[in-house]
Amino acid sequence: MKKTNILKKLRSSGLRPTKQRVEIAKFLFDREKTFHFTVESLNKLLTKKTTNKFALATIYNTVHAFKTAGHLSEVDVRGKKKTTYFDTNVKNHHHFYDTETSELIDINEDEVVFEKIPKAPNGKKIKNLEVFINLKN
Amino acid sequence: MKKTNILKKLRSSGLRPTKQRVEIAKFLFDREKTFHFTVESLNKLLTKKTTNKFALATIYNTVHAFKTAGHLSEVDVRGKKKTTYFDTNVKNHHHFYDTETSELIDINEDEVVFEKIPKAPNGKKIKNLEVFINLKN
DNA sequence: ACTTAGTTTATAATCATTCTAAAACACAAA
DNA sequence: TTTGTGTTTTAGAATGATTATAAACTAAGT
Repeated sequence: MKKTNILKKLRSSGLRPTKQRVEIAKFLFDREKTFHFTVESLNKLLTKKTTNKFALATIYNTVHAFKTAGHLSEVDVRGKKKTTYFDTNVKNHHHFYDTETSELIDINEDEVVFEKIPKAPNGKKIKNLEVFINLKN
Repeated sequence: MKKTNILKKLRSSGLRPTKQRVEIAKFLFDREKTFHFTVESLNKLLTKKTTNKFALATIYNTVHAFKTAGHLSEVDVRGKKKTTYFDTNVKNHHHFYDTETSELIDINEDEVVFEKIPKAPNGKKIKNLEVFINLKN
């Protein structure tokens, strides 16, 4: 993803393209494959790969801003690490969760087909459906 | 569940039936339906319903002891409340998660049938599979 | 350049959870 | 039934993840 597209992406979602946001966005979105991370892991990776330094609060702020803008999704899994995972894949999809390595792997929506699912309880609607396939060695 | 059965349940899993454990076990397991809770909610409910007081650490200790003994399962969902849910249903099963109320509802395993699921990545095995159906109003 | 509102930053505060060490207890042996 | 020993409970401290705060900084329009 080119820099102009990064800027467009930020601006179009009402986010000022600050140095930090651009740097983080490049790191997150300039990829072929989808990317899973925690704030902690992102912080470490950014410290390694870039010359700038980022306050931890900025990583939190930015990740939340990107999530609110729809550029990131939060993965509702609670593994060993008691921390929140984020995903650059914002389409509906599912996950393998490797219980040994705490790693997430995407599963495309069409890889899972249901023959039967229950109806939502009275008064409620199904918002979305997530499948977690936990892996072991 | 009668008191003698509670005692049996505790002893058979190597847990001394202390006053606290018996009280908590009665509260958790003497039910028709399965019960979902967080340590915080359990603590509140116990404070209301019983005359004894329990240290918060005791609730944590006891819940973990029960989980290790296989009497409780941890629900791997991360909802609004950034806290761990536990479930008195220790069978394989799935959940509705009400995003408005942060409430969990059990789905029996046979309510969900797959027509297609992906294979585990190379070298890995499927440990188990959990479906979360998120609900809205 | 100047202004203003939005951002970043370091730090403090908060929340959930685990750790610690001392007091209390369960249980079995005498 | 007392005593000894290993368990358990407890209050509080410690930790880890995240959010709040308030001052310094910066983007973008005038």
